[in-house]
Amino acid sequence: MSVPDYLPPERHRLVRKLESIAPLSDTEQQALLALPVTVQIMDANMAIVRDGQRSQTCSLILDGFVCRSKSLPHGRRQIMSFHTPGDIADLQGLTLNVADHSVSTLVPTRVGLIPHESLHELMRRYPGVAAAFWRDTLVDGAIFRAWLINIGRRTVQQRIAHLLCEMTMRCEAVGLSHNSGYELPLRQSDIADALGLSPVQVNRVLRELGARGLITSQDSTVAALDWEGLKQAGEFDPTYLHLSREEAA
Amino acid sequence: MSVPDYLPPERHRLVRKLESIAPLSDTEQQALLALPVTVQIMDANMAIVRDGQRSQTCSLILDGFVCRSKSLPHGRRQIMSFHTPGDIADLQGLTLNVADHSVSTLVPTRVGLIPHESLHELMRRYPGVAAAFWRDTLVDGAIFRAWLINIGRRTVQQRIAHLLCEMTMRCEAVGLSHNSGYELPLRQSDIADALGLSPVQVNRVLRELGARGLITSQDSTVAALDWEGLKQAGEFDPTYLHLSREEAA
DNA sequence: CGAAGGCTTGATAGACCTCAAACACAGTGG
DNA sequence: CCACTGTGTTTGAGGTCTATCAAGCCTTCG
Repeated sequence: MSVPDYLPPERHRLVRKLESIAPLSDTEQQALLALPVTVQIMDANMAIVRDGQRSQTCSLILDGFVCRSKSLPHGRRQIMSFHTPGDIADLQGLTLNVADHSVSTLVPTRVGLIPHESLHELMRRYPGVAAAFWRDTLVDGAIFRAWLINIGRRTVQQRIAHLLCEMTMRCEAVGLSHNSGYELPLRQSDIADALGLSPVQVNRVLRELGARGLITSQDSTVAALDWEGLKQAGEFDPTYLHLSREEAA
Repeated sequence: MSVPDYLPPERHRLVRKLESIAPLSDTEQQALLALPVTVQIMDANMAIVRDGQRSQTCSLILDGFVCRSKSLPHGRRQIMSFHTPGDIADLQGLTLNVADHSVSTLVPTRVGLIPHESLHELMRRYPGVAAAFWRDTLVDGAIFRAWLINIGRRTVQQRIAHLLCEMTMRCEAVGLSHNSGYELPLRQSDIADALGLSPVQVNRVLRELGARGLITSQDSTVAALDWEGLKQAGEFDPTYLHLSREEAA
């Protein structure tokens, strides 16, 4: 399953991602690109990290789409975040020994495994990189808080609109959008598990939003159509993403 | 409002809190205790940090009880976390310039203001302290994820039971419990805003839980009565709190 | 004593879940 | 080439849960 890695271009995505939230010097960027990475190719719906597991590596998403989730009794499931290429979905595993949730692929995905050892060494040598990782963790937390607001206090329409706005903007920030927008590879049941809803309800509201011309959804994908309309429908304010450009203001 | 600080014992709470999740050397502990702290005494229901604000200090809770929350149109509000003495409720302000939510007191509270400058200096000199803060941020994130699960996929009874279990255990971990358990100074509307419910519903389920002998609730406080029963009622598994003792295992 | 804040309780409406069945589509194997 | 299967979507019907509205109660405090 694991093949050696000959500097694939996707490794640059990590730099791009960190740069979107924190400034990095040239040497720091070079050091990040020099990290040893073992590429692992995975099918859709596979576990990268299992709830309760300990790991010796971090998983950099090179290509594909993954989520963090936790399964509960009676077949319930909660998805807590989505991650795109450039994200390290299990950065917390570097410091927190036991995983308190699972990380799994939603589509065929290539993952770059980086030894904890190498990351610790890198941070020891480059405090700026350590700061960037901390900042990434902080933004992660800010996104969780935004999701709490979303699930706790918004209507179903708002929740779905907000989720789409967030993912669209995050993809844009790291240069993933093709032409117009980004097609999220999400089944309706994935959206349901992310937003605390039933798949049936998601289906109905998805087509309501489609009828209003705000989104398209087909073949297990969703995408924003009317950005301004969607922002308004989801009460979306990107402050919480703490993107470099915004902070500079 | 601000008075000088003559080494109040509460400053030890920060060390105690960090030690509950990460080991600290003696010199690191001393350095933490030597931080310059300006004590601020606040009434209940006051803002420590306002949504959208930038700050030059971090707020260490010395005594009292605070929450992080965000207000939305139409009078809706979501509480995203509760914090007890020893917590730095706005640690993220050190790195993320604009606050994406508010921090406010729930009861009369004494806050220790620590200049960002001093904290940056401290972390530069003691990487172990920086690591502890990062770990604190990671645990913070883990707690947000647990709340997402709670709000997204649990019944009202389970949500309330889980919240109580978490707060009780967190208070115990930093030595806040008086004899048996800890009385949380929460109004029913606070619980509602934390769990995405209406105050009416919280009231009804609170007395259901009381009738089952699991909790007591009176005078704007709630407390666990039957720990084992409550754990079971809330599907509570403390792994996500990543307390030092558990991790060592 | 009156006012304010918080708790309690009842009635009602609407949102959302669950169950169930049909549909669409892609991939597979005879 | 076509049934067959699996996965995901769509739609309807019914019932439950929870929000909302409204009123009364209790305690504290000025």
